[in-house]
Amino acid sequence: MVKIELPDGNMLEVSKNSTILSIAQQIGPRLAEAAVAAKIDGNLVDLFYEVTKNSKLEILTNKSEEALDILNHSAAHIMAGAVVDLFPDARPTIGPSIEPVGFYYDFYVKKPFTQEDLEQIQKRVDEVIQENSEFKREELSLKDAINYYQTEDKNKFKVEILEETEVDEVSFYSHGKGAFKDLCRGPHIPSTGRIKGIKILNASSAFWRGDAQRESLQRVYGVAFFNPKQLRKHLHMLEEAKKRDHRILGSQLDLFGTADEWGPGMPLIYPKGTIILEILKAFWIKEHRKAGYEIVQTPHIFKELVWQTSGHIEYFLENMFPVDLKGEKWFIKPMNCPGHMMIYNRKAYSYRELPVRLGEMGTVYRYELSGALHGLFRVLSITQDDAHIFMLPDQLEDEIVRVIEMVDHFYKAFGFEEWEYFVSTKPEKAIGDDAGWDHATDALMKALERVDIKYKVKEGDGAFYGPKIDVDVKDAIGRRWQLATIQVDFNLPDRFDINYLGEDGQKHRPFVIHRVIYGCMERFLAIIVENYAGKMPIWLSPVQTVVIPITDSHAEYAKKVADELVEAGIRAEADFSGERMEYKIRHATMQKVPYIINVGDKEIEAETIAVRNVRSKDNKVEFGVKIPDFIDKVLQQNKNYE
RNA sequence: GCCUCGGUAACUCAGAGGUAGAGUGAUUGACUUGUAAUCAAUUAGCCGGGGGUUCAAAUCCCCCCCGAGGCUCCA
Repeated sequence: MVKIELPDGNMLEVSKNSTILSIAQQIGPRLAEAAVAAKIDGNLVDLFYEVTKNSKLEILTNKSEEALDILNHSAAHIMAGAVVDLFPDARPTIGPSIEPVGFYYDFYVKKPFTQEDLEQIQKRVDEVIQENSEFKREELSLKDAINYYQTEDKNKFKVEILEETEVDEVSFYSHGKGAFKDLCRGPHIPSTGRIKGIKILNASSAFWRGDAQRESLQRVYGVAFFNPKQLRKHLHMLEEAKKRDHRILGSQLDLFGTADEWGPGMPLIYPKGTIILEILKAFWIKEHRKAGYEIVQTPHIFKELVWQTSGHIEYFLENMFPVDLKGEKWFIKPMNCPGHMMIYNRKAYSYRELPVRLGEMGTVYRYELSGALHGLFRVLSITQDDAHIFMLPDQLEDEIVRVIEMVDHFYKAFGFEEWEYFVSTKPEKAIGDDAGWDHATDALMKALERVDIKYKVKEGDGAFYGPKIDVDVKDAIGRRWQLATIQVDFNLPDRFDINYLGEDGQKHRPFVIHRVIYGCMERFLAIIVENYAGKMPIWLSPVQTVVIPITDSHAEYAKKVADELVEAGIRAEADFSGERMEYKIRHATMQKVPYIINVGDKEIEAETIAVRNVRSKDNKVEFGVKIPDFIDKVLQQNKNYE
């Protein structure tokens, strides 16, 4: 007999070599039914794992955090089996589950998969799930495993994986009638039928080991769930994401676009998009002045000497746009930092004046590989809501806390509900010595800990000039976006010889942090468009109301109403086109204008307006609204960021 | 940059060797309407660019540009 400790602290005696499944049955039949895999002393194992010694046991059910991951990984195996059934020449390489949900499998194939191929794969996968066959595990010595992939199942990719492992024994999993078995650590779901909803989504290409010099593989994506309802919900989310695509909404709502042939990655912000940007900027300037920032402006282009001094020539050259002027080299700025260093250096700051906070909405240009571009999410012309804070070393924690508080304030104003913090450490290509990096990284972590913020560490993900805190924001449909970043820069201060005069009358080096909150204006604009699905809140709507006369005879009154609203500071328009009123209402609704005002004989008579609130659930029309009341309401909403 | 798929009217797309098409939009006219599309007419194009094959190319071949989904990268 062996003793099993359960998560609630209860002890259970079972006979030696009992499977997890039988233990689960012993605890309760419902648990056995819901069980997916288990953790023995913290290690993930299958349900048919046999317990040989006293252990701590946690049974993972389909409600557990790891369960969906295990399900999707198992789905990847099932798909690989299906692909090998249908295309015997295909060589499976790797097939993990992915965040936040889903899986892929990379195959080495002669011909890329077509849409029809994917449908075949889906059909075969559905059959295998119907068969509800068990997952089986087998152990092989490393030598036998390599031999298997060299002689029987000729797969050089698996051989390469095996040759890099340092264990003596590896495990294989198989399922169903076919001969397909796959090298895998496990664990897996007990049987294929546990998948109740699976969809093969799309195929694209990827390189073996992400290396462009190596073989090009076909990557097939899919997603799997424990019940069909979750799958439907997920597919709905994907549909929803497509509908929210800022590239489509941007042109439908006449906000922004690109002239790809004239300059890929160079966004054109149209008048209505610019209104939104202006509001974002006004909000930003107001909040920053309140928080003690001074706003500055620096040029877009500087001589090579600046970039030699800053280290960009050495570390960032491949991303910079060069300008050759009669043999003299200039570069368009890829970052705002040097200009801010120069502004700081215009005078000798005393320790009493620190911290000095310099902010700028600065447009920088960074050359990226063409394949990296994506709507407004990834552009070459980037307007950063940049600021540099120069401070005494012991002010660092306070300043970071202040930035974090501002980050929270901003994201709340834009209706986000959840965001996550990450600390990134030293990358391979970096300036500065290890001691400096350690010191700065430590300071970031301490600041976060001081304000009780939980964070994750991204090893080696820092900028070349310092460690950083990144903030990922979760949008309305659960996607994550990296927005704010707070970076310690302990290199530019040296390079630009940044000083302050201390109490001792001597020069000292201040700490400098570089930070953005929106991230960059282009991307932030795109994110809020997608987050709100184009239905901007009142305060951000480029057009807040359209006044529609019922017939031409009401045009004069409509004009008067619109003028009055504009005069009061509301973004109002009037629609005098030759269409019918119903058409104009539909048009304004599709343009996602929040308030649609109609005026006719009744309104003229009573000096009122009829207001349709497009944001309300039932799209209701309120008759007999007094114009001053409407003005007050909208101005109030502007003020409250509603 | 690499892989796969694309680029036809302002927009969305059909046409796959033989006269360049539809819907939406825009323009004009009629209608004067009480809450999500009134009717009619007009307008539409170096079929991404260059070269080649052919009696004939939007269509087949080659090169280039641009986009989408990935790889990589990142604010």
